[in-house]
Amino acid sequence: MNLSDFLKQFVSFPPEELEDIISHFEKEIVQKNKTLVNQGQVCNKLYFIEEGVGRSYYLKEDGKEITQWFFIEGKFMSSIESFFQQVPSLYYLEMLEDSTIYSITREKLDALFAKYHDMEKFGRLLSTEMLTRVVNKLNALQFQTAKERYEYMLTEFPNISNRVSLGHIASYLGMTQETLSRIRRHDTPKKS
Amino acid sequence: MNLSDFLKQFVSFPPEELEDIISHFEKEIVQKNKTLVNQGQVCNKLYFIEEGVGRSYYLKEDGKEITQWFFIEGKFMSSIESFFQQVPSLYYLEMLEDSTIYSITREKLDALFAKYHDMEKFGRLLSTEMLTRVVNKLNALQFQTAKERYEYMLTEFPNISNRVSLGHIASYLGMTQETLSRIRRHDTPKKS
DNA sequence: TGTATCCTTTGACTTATGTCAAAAAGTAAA
DNA sequence: TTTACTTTTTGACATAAGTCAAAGGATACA
Repeated sequence: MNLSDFLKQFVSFPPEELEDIISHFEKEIVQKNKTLVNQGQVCNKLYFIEEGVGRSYYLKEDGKEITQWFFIEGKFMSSIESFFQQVPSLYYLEMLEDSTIYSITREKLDALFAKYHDMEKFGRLLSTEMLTRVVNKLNALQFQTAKERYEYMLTEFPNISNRVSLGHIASYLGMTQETLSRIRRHDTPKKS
Repeated sequence: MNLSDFLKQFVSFPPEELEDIISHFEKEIVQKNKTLVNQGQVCNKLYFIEEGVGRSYYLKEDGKEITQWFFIEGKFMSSIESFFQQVPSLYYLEMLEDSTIYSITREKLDALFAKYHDMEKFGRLLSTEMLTRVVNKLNALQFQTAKERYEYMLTEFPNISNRVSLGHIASYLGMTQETLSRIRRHDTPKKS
């Protein structure tokens, strides 16, 4: 999915607005393993992924990485609180495949929000959609068993398991990779 | 904090817009233990709490309640995904104290978003603020020890522990009330 | 096509947290 | 106050999941 189609999913922009909006994004081709943002750095860009996969991850004191979110093609990617609140990012953002992305700075985005009521609406709808997705993960972590969490993840990120490593997925789900490996093998590690 | 001050925190509305917006809210005085929304029901209202505390909670098959969020005075309360996506709510919404709240329906809110660019901006900023708060909880649940999660909660909901029961807090933090009780007593139940 | 590296699985053991049950403390009602 | 009810704490025990370590597999590179 390209950026224009993505924008139109949320709001039916007049063609000239759409063109103006898109002209403020920059296309970038990035390689696998490229880090877009470092922990501690303010994330000043919002990225749209046309093709590829990325993730945000947190680095613990003991050196372990914990995946916070996956970002796939047709979605926006950013260190959410850092970008919106302009505070240092708790996460790294990195691409996990060679990818085609479009980026826009906070300043340009704010200018577009101020310029077009439609764009402001898009921003609102995008935020509420992200909010819904984050709440779904929260629910999975808080109410569900390890097995159910794994299934939730497959609906949120279809066939992600063929694209990223087991360890990345396990930490996203709040478990070790050994536990996830055991869950996958014999469907369930517990009684049920 | 009243509704007018809350709105002004985010956007500096012209006085007549502010007045129009506020006129679409309805004031309600509700008693402790009042349920605003049932699980399975579409939540059609957004509530602003002028005074009081509420929570959203999920009811498991085994009859246990799990608190998903607390809502205190000066904040909006709703079953977020249900309200924004108009799907059945996974949660109950209930007040935990006698409270003064203001409500607005989805229809009226949408009309205000369409009418005023400022209101649309408010909606966007409110969503991103909620998003940030939900992400903070997600981080707490995913990266932090039981003790750290308890401390995170105290910063998110100052002195909530004097207002709601231990059991509600424990389930919010994804632990049993016995565990929380032990954490509180001897600062930490683990090595550190 | 072999060598190095990375990723996944498996096993043995440890530990944090849950479960169940009962006692203690706190609060409200008569 | 006494009684009843709710909430919190404590104890003994069970268990899901983590840790550490090593063996297999897979993949990339040279």
